Amino acid sequence: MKVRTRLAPSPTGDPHVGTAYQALFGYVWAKVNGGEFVLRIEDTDQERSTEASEAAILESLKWIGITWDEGPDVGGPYGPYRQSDRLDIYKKHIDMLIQKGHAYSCFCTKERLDTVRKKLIEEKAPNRGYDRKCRDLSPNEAAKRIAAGEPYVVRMKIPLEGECLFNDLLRGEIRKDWASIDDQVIMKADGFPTYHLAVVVDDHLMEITHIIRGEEWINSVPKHVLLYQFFGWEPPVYCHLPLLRNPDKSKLSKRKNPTSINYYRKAGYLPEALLNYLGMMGWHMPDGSEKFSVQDMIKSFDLTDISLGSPVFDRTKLRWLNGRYIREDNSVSDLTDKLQEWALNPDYIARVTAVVASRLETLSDWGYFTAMFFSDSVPVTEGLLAVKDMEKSQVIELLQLTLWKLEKVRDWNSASISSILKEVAELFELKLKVLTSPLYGAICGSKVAPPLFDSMEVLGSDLCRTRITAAMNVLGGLSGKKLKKLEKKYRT
RNA sequence: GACCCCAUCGUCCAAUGGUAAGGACACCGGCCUUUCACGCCGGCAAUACGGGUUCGAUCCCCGUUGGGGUCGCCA
Repeated sequence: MKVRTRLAPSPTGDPHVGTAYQALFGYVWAKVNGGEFVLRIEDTDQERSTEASEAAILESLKWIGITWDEGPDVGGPYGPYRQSDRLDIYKKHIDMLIQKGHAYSCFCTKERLDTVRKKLIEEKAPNRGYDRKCRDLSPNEAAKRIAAGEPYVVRMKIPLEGECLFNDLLRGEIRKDWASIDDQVIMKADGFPTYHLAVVVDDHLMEITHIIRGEEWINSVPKHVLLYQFFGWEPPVYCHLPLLRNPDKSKLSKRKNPTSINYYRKAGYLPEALLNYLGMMGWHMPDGSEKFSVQDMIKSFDLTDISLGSPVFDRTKLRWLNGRYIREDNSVSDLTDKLQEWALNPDYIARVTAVVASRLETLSDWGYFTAMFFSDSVPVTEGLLAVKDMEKSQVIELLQLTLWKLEKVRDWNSASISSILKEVAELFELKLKVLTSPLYGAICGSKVAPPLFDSMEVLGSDLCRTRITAAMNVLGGLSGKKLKKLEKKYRT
């Protein structure tokens, strides 16, 4: 059987280095076996999925050098490759499960589920899920309520006892009691399938042989193998990759580390270096060499050689590796080309110049004023971020809220940034000027700088957000507790 | 809290049922050099703990501890 692997990103945010990590191993494994690598967009979350995010993911994967044989942009024999275009397929399969008695309609409201869950947590019950209230409704009654227009979801019937045993290629046998698993929703009230249903149906229909994905999915495997059983299908090989981590060992997150591929691109990393670095997370060349290409990898890669300790994503070592690529593989003329591609092109220079033009007295002033547009980070001190009559902790809150608001901006431009900042200022009952003062420090690394909103527009969202996060860390950062409190207070 | 996964220098990755436990990043020293960087040489630094199995365990088994993940009509 031909080896087929897939990457199944969900277009709900920035292209993540973890996605690239999984893409790399999936791609390489397919190519080791002369097989195919498929890109499938998992946009079953109507609320959060955006076309912009999908486009950004494809674009950044291309930049880093991952290609796919089938996907939403190139098509292929197993399409469509976007889950929102496969709704009728899921519907058919969901109906099949209901008919066979493996799934049922559930009319419980979110409010009821919340209450049930809260109560279970208060009671310190070991299982905190759904109480299966609708599991034994008669099909007739269910049909009646559906006909009456009552909203409902479809849940799968998980066995009430016994245990599920499955195999992970890297970890061997894993067992889990069925009793510890909820009756998982497989179709939401909006008629869209959930991940669990869609992923199983698609992986089967697309003849995926190896599921290579992050370790956070291990606990869902029982639900998936049960679905395979319900449908009478053969499950694929499961291979759960270790999770990339922050230096503090938690799962890699943008709050503690830049996670957007676009950040690394804007900060001037070479795609081949980033990919190489990801390749040494959990894997190594047989001869121990640390600099290797995807082609090198394909020559000696075996999935079962992956080590399981979740690696820390160490930006210092990535920087070193990137440096090796720059100085070992590039002539000055190559670098000149790359710099032009990166930022020293007429377009970017024009945009930067527009921001500083009115301040120039000599052409050479340009270099002085624009350094921040060609840097990764800027030098920030507490003093630069200080606001008169304001506690440090308040400044951090201010920055955090700004960050959250900025993350939601769709069209990153001066006007939208300006209106966001005005919003934040109003929320805190501050003059805009007061809010922008620490932002000048965070974004520009100086109190003297070109106009903030325009600068931020030119700099781009990835660099701006990374700089704001860095500034918050200079001030001591936010504890998880405080963050949650803040989130409750302000975040919608 | 329940369940699942994991455990070699600070970090990444090696190694073997018998080793002086190896390489890389970082750090420290030295050489090179107009400075810095690169390069070169050297140094610091790890088998989490407790029980087994064994002539012998870092490696195999069990427990403890520690870390991570999952417990959504998110993926």
